[in-house]
Amino acid sequence: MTPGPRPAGSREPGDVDEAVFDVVERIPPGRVSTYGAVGRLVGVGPRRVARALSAGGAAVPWHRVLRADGTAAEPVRARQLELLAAEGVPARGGRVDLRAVGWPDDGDG
DNA sequence: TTACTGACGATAA
DNA sequence: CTTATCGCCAGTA
Repeated sequence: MTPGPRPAGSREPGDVDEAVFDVVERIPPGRVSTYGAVGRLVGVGPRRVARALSAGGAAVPWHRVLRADGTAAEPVRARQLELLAAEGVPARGGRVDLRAVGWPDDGDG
């Protein structure tokens, strides 16, 4: 598949975006995740997840990805809270309770 | 090459 | 609660 030699275990930039989109599509409706959580599942940093969504997030439920404290990113804050409310995710003061609808479950109890 | 920026995260004060 | 700093990764000038 790959036309040229490259270090084993590494991925091409495009593949990283695909991996991010794949995880985001796995987030069930009515639930939310975080850039950090998605990044850990994919194996990249949270900033790389944000970069991927900013580039091609339109094809995935990007609105289910919030910041670590349950708040939405500035450039999409209003739009994101609107979409979340439409699928039954409550927000309080522009903040979502990750302990209630966070995904994957932390197993906290 | 260095410097700046960004849909982030954690910690300190 | 807010503000500031550092670490992180990638893109752009």
